[in-house]
Amino acid sequence: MSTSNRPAYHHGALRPALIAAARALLDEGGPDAVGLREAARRVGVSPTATYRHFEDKEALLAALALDGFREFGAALAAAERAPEPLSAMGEAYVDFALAKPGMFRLMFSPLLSARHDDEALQAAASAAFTTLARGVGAGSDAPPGAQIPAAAIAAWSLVHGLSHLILDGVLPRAEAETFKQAILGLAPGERDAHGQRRADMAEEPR
Amino acid sequence: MSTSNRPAYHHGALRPALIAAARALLDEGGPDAVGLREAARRVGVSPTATYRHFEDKEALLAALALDGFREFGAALAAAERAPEPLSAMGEAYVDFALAKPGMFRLMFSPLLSARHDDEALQAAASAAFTTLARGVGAGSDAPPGAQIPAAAIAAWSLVHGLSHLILDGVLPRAEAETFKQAILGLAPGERDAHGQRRADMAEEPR
DNA sequence: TGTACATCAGTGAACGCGCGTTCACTGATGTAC
DNA sequence: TGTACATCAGTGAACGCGCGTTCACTGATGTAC
Repeated sequence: MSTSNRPAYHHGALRPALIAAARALLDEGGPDAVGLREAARRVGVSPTATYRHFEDKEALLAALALDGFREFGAALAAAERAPEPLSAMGEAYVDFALAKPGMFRLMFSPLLSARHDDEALQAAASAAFTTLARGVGAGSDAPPGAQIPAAAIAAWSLVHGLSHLILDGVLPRAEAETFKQAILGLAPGERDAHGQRRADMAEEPR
Repeated sequence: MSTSNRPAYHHGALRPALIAAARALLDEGGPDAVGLREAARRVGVSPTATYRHFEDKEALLAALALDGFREFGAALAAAERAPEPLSAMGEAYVDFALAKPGMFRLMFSPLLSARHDDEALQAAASAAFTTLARGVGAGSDAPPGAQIPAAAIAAWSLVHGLSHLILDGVLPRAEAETFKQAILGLAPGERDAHGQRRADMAEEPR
């Protein structure tokens, strides 16, 4: 309650503040740029204080990835409700990767498999992937008994690959929209169901 | 010419030896695991000696990537000569990624764009990518004037995405062969030209 | 054939860096009586 | 309403690590005369 302007000894909400700082580091320089010390420094707290809220550095990264999977899952779920779920989800996938490259990389880093005991993280990840699989498998012509339909694997690979190629600077970022439309127009299933879609896309590249 | 068994003061072939050691590090732990000091340690030479052969750490990584692009390009060129170039190249692409994950990651790291003045590196990279584009654009139905045909982008994204999904442990490595056949059977162009191919693959998943 | 000397390819010690993590601690908060 | 005290959330100094890189140097090699 004091109106003193020097920083309070007790921060009050250090955990979320550290996550926010770490998130900024992630956005700026990718997973490797996230550090306990640097996050603490940005929040204005001693490095040691972080251990009050995170067991170790990996736990901080996991907290970040948890948020990421939730956001990713929500974006995919929203796309699933669109008129054309398959291409909407594909677009959402690539958009997420391009908008949050650091997070995208973190989510597909070895972290996830390293922390199989982290129930919240695993749940958020599998929720997102389940939504994706559902949307992507729907248009498939694979037999119902198959493990993962070939078309689903293909659709996933397609958007994942394009995301990486653009993110890694192999395909020029400036043409990202064009590439996106190109592969979404070609997406398996979509093409079978709506043969004219591709031409539409070509004429309206925006 | 001395038969003394203590190490010679002059190594004789330090540069290739350092590259080989660095390559081993790359295979073991990916690009981040490659270090000047550790490479020197493995060769049995002082850290400083490396500077006689590489300007800095980045130059060592670039030498590694140069080899990588040459191997990659050679594998793609060999596949191009196969009876069914498109699927053979797709297979070669994924196989390369799975066999040499560290190298694959290095080749798509920011290194390449960071070193646009490295002519040998750029030449090797663009040679590989040109071969890829040629093979992948061949079966395309895109208009001749187009920048990069949509089908080529799609085919590239497809194999690149599958490679990453398996490499990152999202799709199980054990089923890599199955996934590979699934997406190669679905590859655009291939499908148009050989409608029966997909069924063949499904029956002979090996 | 031998010697002088320039050049080349190494050595070894040191620098500064940022990191994750541990330790013993202290200031602030909240609860029981 | 006030006080004692447990608990909680921070501090600050230090550790050890491995790294990339620089410095002044020395041992080995090869070439000219």
